[in-house]
Amino acid sequence: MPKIVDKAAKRREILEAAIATFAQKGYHAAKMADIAVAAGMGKGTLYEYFPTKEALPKEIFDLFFAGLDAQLVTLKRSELPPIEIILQGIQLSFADKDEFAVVNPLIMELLGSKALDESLGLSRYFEGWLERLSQFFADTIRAGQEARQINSTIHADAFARMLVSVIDGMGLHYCMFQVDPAFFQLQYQELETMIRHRFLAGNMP
Amino acid sequence: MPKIVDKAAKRREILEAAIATFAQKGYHAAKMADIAVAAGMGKGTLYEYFPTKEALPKEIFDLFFAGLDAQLVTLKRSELPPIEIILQGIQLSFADKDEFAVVNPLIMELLGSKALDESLGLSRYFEGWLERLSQFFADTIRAGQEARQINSTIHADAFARMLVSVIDGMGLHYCMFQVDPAFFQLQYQELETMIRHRFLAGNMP
Amino acid sequence: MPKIVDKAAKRREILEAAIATFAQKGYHAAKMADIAVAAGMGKGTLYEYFPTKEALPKEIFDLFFAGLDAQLVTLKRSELPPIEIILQGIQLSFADKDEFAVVNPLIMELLGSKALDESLGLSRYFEGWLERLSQFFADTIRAGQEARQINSTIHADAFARMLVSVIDGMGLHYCMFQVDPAFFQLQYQELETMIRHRFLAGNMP
Amino acid sequence: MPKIVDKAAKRREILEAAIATFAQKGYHAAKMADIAVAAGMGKGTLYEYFPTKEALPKEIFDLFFAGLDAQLVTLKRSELPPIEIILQGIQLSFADKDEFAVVNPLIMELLGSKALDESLGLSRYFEGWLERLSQFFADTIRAGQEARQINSTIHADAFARMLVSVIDGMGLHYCMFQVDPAFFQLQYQELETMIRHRFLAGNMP
DNA sequence: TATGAATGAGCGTTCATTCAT
DNA sequence: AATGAATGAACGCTCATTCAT
Repeated sequence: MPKIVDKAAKRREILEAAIATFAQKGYHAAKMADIAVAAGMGKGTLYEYFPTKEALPKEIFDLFFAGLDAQLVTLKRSELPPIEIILQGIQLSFADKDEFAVVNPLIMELLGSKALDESLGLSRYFEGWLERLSQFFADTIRAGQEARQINSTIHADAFARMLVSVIDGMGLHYCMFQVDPAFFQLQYQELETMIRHRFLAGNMP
Repeated sequence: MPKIVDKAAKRREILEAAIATFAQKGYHAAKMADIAVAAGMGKGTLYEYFPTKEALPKEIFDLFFAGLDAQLVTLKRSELPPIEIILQGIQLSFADKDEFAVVNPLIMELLGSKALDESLGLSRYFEGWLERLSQFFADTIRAGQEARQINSTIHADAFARMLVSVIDGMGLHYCMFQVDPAFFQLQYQELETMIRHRFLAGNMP
Repeated sequence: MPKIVDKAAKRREILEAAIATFAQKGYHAAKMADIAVAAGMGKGTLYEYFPTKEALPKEIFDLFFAGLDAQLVTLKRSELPPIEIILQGIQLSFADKDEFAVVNPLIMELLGSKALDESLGLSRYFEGWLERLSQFFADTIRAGQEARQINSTIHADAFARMLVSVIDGMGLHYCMFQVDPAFFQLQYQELETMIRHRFLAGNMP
Repeated sequence: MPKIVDKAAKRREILEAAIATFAQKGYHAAKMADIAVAAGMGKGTLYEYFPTKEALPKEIFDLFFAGLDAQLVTLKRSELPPIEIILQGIQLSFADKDEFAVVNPLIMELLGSKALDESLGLSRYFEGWLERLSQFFADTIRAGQEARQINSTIHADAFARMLVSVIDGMGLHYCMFQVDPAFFQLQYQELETMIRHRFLAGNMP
């Protein structure tokens, strides 16, 4: 009988090695040989589990965006007031900064490389996610406006989309440049305060 | 008698070809041959003006960040009230979205590629710029606070750094995903309104 | 207690799988994994019975040429007149066209691949067989000439060798290109008639 | 100004190196590096002239079959009596045995390798040629029969197709096994005599 | 000065073979 | 005995860079 192997576990090992290697060198500079070394296996073994180098980021993104979507679902079930839901949504985005810090530069590198973006369908992937998140924020804002908890002069769709860009920008800066976590916390506080002011403004005549 | 050539003009031509090609295909997928074709010259000629492929983005960034710094200087000379200076600073960042739209994905791709980031010193470059911009915003905020035009509970440094991330996030999204310019304008309006609210909040008792 | 296995049967199974796979894809394109699947066993098992991939065609040829030689022996025992012996020899070559159709392209592919030809000794193998067949034909012709049943102006050795090439050419074309069996039968008739004419020419003054 | 190169000449050089290398080692065993060495250039240069390894045999076959077709055209223009035309056609096939000796094993190897056969369209190529040659022989035979120079009991199409197989078989054997040219000449004589007998048989009652 | 033909180090990928189970 | 997971040598191909003209 042949060696018995937990194929799923091995996939995960390889994926982790790939993530680590991509994080360290970036996608283009990471050679399959590097990943194999990082995974503690022979080059050939990688190809038993993934058909090409491109399949690695593809799978990483699958998992990553699935995780984001799962969080969104959790959030949707929340019973909090609209303002708090939105703020929690933002915080959630910053919560797993570590994972984010690894995946995000990878996304950036591959989004920049048009050919890879295309072949991985990364843009559509990403845009889909942004769309869903925007939609969720916009719906929540509208709900808040109807409940007279959020300033009704706010353009829900535009504000929501702006918020998504804002979150992404901050997340990106956090993980691409070494921002001190404490300082980042301060930045978040300023963002939160600003948003609260805007949501409540005019509600207190 | 040697042919008389406007070296500087040729450098610019090459650089523009490089920018166009990088914009279209990304850095890694763009071959030197592609750039030569775009520039309407032979491959060898490129090497008369730039020693390596890497030298092209290096120079592109030199020009780009020099331009940003120049704008910053202009802004600094402005006699407007602090709030308006900041809003103008933001608007300025979005003004040349076209140039931005080309350079930014390039920056992202190369920041992701650690090896290139390193060898181009891109991170330090970028961080320097972010630092200067943050500093400028922070200084302006403090000036506004001293002049009692900006809410004094704002943490100037944190808010400024947050603002920089926000600007970058919005610019990035604008140029990486096809955002309708009119819709982007709405987003900007929401951002501006939110900032104004925050700056003025508590100043109008 | 070790499992009792019919080693010889298993060898045959593998060989048949190999033949089928080689026939379908050719030697170079056939992977050991394909053969294992065709044989309904694991890749490793193949190596219990055959030391290398090369050993498979080697054995196939062993069996094939042994079969041919056996037929030659049968033919030699025949008591028919020389002309009929030769014609039977030709027909025999075309009889098991199915086996032929599988083995022949394989032979061709490997003869073309000099390295494999060398290491399998295929050429010598083949030449040996051609030699024996030619010899047999030549001897039969000479016998016919002595018996005044075959035109004595025929150069027995040259004619015999020519005949062997002719048989091979027709067999090859039959199995490499889709020749309609009925049309092939017509071709054979023409060949037979031509040979008879030649053998008898001048014997009927 | 760049190096001035006779591109067509270089293509020919490469092709000749490829032919020589394929002849020596066969297609599969011949590495691009080997061909480069044989051509006295770097590996990369090969790819300036041919996009893939497969393109090499493709071009070799293009030239080879174009040559055969040209010979056929020449033959068609001939004013000789039908029998002589056919015999000349056969001789012509054997004339450039040297080129044949190189190309034929290559054809055999690639025809055997189903995948390559497919992607080179070799079979259709080959079958087309066989078809044209058969057709030509058949037409000539029919013309001979009408002119009462060729035995009218011959089935022109079947005989012609048989002849093509015969020619190919002899050519193949000549170049795959070291046949002494003088002995081959004798074989040809036997073939010619046999054909003449058949063509004339019954015409001389 | 300008060129593009030439180059070869380097990478992704394949697959015959091995060997732990 | 049987297996198939693991392996790495080997190969086709790319493309930044060089240099003869």
